[in-house]
Amino acid sequence: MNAVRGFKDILPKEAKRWSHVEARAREVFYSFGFDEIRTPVLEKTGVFTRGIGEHTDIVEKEMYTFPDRNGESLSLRPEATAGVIRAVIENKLHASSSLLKLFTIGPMFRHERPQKGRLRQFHQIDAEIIGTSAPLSDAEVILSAWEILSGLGVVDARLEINSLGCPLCRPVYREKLNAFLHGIQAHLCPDCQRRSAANPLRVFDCKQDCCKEALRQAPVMKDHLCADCAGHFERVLAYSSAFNMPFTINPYLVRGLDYYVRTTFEMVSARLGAQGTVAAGGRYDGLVTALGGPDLPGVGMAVGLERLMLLIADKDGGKGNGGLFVAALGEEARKRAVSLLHSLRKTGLAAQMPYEEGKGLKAQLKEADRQGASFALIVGENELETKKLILRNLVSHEQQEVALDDNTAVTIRELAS
RNA sequence: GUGGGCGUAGUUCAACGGUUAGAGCGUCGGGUUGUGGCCCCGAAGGCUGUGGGUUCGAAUCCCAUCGCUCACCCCA
Repeated sequence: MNAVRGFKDILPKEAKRWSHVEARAREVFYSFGFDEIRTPVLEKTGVFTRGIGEHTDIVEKEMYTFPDRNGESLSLRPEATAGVIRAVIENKLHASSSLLKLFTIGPMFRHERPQKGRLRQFHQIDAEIIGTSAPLSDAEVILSAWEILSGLGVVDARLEINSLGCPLCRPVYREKLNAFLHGIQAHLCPDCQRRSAANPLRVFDCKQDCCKEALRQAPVMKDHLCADCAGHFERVLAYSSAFNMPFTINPYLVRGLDYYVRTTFEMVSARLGAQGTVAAGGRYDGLVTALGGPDLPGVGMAVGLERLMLLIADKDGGKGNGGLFVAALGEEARKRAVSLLHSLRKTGLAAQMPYEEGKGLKAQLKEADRQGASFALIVGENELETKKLILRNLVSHEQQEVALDDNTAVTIRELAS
């Protein structure tokens, strides 16, 4: 038996780092005033088809979709936003507060061929601000991702921002782009010829040199924004600068999900291979209504946890758990040691002792070392007699005596932390 | 869904078509009494991914299959 393709075990050493990263993200979110929300990984398929868009690749060929026993179509979530919005609408969260700042952390599922930085079950740190279209909210969402990355020592990710316009100005621009693409069809790769018909904006994603060259003179959305969108974009950039986030405007930055309008952004690292995007997001003012809710604007972002882990993989990695290892010698001492072990843990100290009876001191210290303990407490017949235990620092090799009385656990807690 | 690369011990890797498939690291044991790491000695651990084929003989060559991996598409 082995795990399903594209599904990975997160082993203890790795899981420790994950907890650390998640804790860092929570810190950032709470400092921004976000509240956590946890939604199911499984939703009715319609949540995603209506939210993300029927004709996106995610919905058309990447979702884990299957009929429930009653025949209803269900899907594992391929991204977080649609489910969060569904939860907001269903629970009428917008009714008790006109502004919602929510974050969630958890697994997402897409049926793609796995490669570096891409799995079928992957994890995202996700944030949404719902109820305002003010430019500062865009900048804050971006900043939250920025703070999570920089707080973890990721310094080589660059921030790229663009505006995709709105339902007023994008169609006008799209016509212009179509006209341009029509003129250069012959210079485009086969993929882009297909794209230019289906979703013209996506030709800007193409990595082929011939297309990049051909598109050099193409009109870009940024230059064709309506007055409202242009003003919004300008303010987002101004706030981003005020937050001290160095960014570059990438007029070719487009996103794959239908719901994005206006602000869109990515944080990209060169160290991730073909999947360089470690965080991304944007504004989705029409999404709430598309899912049957009131007309609420929103902006959100997602950080790819696996990709983030790849960027910080070489950090820390200190083995062991620190903590204290209790070594007992003799049956009487072992009884005493067990109850002391219990008291030590109640003081908040991480403490363990060998399960097997009758081990020699040497063997017990060896085990302590292998467990990565920082301290060893020696409880032997001699120590019981003199009522003085030996506390050994396994790192510095220093030993000291600790009186065996009612206060022993607390004393050790002081000395061994 | 489409391509390329790779499958040998727990792990990282060796082994010209030719005896019993090896090494480092890790694991376990030992180096005598109550002091770990370092060092020394020893042990366990393999259907060479799987199934066919070529050959006197296959880890090695060929085919298929499965798996991993990287890339395309697309995306976090």
